Amino acid sequence: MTMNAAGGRRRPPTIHDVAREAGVSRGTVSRVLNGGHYVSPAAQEAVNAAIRKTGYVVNRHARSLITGRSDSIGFLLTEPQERFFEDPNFNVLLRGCTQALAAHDIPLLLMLAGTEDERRRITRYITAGHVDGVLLVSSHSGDPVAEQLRGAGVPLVACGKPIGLGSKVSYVAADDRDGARDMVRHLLSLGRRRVGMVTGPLDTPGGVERLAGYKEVLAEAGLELDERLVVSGDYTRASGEAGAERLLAQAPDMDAVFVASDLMAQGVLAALQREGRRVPEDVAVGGFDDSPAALASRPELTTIRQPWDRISAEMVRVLLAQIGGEDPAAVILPTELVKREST
Amino acid sequence: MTMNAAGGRRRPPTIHDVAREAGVSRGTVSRVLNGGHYVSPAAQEAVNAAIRKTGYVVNRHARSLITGRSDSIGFLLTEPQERFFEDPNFNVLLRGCTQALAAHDIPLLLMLAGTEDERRRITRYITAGHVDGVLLVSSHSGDPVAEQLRGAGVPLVACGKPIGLGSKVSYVAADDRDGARDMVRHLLSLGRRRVGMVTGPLDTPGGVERLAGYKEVLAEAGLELDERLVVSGDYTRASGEAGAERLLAQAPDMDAVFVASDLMAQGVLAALQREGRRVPEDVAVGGFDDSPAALASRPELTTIRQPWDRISAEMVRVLLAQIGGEDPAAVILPTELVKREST
DNA sequence: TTCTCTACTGTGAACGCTCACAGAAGCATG
DNA sequence: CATGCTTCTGTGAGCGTTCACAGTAGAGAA
Repeated sequence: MTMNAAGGRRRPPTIHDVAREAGVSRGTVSRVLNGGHYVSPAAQEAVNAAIRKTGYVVNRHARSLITGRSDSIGFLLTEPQERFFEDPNFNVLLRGCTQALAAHDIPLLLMLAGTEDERRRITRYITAGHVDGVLLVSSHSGDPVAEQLRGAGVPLVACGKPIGLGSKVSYVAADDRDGARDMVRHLLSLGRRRVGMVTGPLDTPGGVERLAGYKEVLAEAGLELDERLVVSGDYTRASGEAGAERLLAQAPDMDAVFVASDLMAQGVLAALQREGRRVPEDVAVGGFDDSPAALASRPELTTIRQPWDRISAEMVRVLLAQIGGEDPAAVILPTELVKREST
Repeated sequence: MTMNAAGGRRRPPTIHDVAREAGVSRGTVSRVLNGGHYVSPAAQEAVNAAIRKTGYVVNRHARSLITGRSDSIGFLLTEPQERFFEDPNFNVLLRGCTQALAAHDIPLLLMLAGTEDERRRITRYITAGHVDGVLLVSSHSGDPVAEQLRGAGVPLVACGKPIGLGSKVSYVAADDRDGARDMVRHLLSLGRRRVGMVTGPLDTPGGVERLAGYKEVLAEAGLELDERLVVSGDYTRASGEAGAERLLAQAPDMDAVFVASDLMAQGVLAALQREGRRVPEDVAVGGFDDSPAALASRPELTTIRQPWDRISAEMVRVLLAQIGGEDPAAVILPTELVKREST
């Protein structure tokens, strides 16, 4: 522990100082730092002691200069900003990725691309090699940033299956269709027969898949698809509220509703309560995500849990593998029905 | 525009390539890159053309190696993770800081310190000089990370006035006391006389100041402070809900309540509605923050706007100034009363 | 002319690390 | 004994910049 006087930062120790302290050469210290292969136990020990004594920390810039790697990765969000502000799922994902990367001692650079200008700046930054890879959150199809990055050969893993990109892009996603099936089956098992749905945006795979699951289960139960029972939203709370109003107007006899995200489900609950419907007595409500919003709702939301911790961990794992030279991979993770008060 | 075959990344152009292309020396290119002083217009032009032609982007690692700066800054959050997940204010702040830094071409490294282990790792990372400065979000007093960083001479600017750190730490904050005064005056102006308060945590300056403003205005209106009308929360939604229940039990005649954060106010609204109180007819509710949560509430919350965009911009400005050698500074920004449906 | 001053330009030497290579030592094999 | 192999170690080169310094050219003053 070295104390600094008056807040001044002193020149930090270099690998050279450690080598001198340990009585070995720079090369040996470097080998210890990078895994310790081909180093005698004695040297190993001496170097580690010297590192502790000097408080040495590797200079990442010097390392990067020669290795060509930056040992940092970018977390790129190309979603519209209002969703970033309102949807706690991003925070859960962001934290998960940060932690998973921290275990590899890799810092996460946050990149928010809202405007066209920001997109350009960020694309330029990434393709310049300032990060080794990118964790991408962009549910909408045909994201130009993603295509550019992919074209430039930047390792990339998306959260959720990207539409319109070649098959050569990695992604990690929950099993949306299966989750939707579980939820709708659950609603039917409660005896509900007029089950509505507020879908997500239908230019996203999640939106499409969850709707597909809903339709499948209705068909398998021998129920006819009533178009008045289906409206679409955009994952915002407000769109859930508007969607519920539309549903109630089109199909006043609705006795359950499957909402494609918890945030929209919050809006649905608010609209139902305003219209005097009791939840779950009059209308059962099922959400999707198991985001913190589900627990914050009154009544607490029955929902489909996306395994966020596993999703972020897998995203990082797949990305690092790809940086290491492996081929792109797709990972689909199972979901789980979480029963709470709203059904 | 260079096209890459088969996704392979080719060796990027260096300053040397640019120099050769422009017919000048490395030094001249470097000067153009760093402000263009002492460079003839002709050379300037030639270099810029060469940069465009080659698609050159500076190698930040090489630059950092010699300048000793990393040209990146850290955004450090030492709040408990549940608040990060649930409070949209963080996202607003995070986005604001990211954008303000982007204007200076400085990437933001996200650092989340939840566990003791993470704290140590992050402290080590920062003090090793891997970032030039830190934007700190840590409302609680006596944060050991902050003290360590300050002791190590790391440029630091906090969001909100830190308690217990020496006066030599920069911070940017909204005028909490004045905002609280405005809100309570507003509630009194509506004719309410039994005005309760749900405070923030009282080991934070924001929590203390907002309570102080409340007390001041009661005193100036000649109202006696009734301790049954004051309960404290921790900024979470759940604590707002619990607080409101306690208030209603202790002081059933309460006709208004000032809640120290919008998120807690959401909880208060839920509790009031459950207890059958109409808002604002029976009880007027005022929040604090003007976070996205205020607009998402039903009814929409009257609240005190914290100028988040200015706060983040000032944090970045003060931090960069400090990195540039200036003394620590404190910035207090004015708040604004935003009237909506809940009062 | 000669000197000085200003505006500009080029060059070598770092920055701290990794990597390739050469070499040394120890030990078994031919 | 020479030869090979394995394990370990030191050394020089170089990654792509910036910085200090030296040097050049042109303008103006003595």
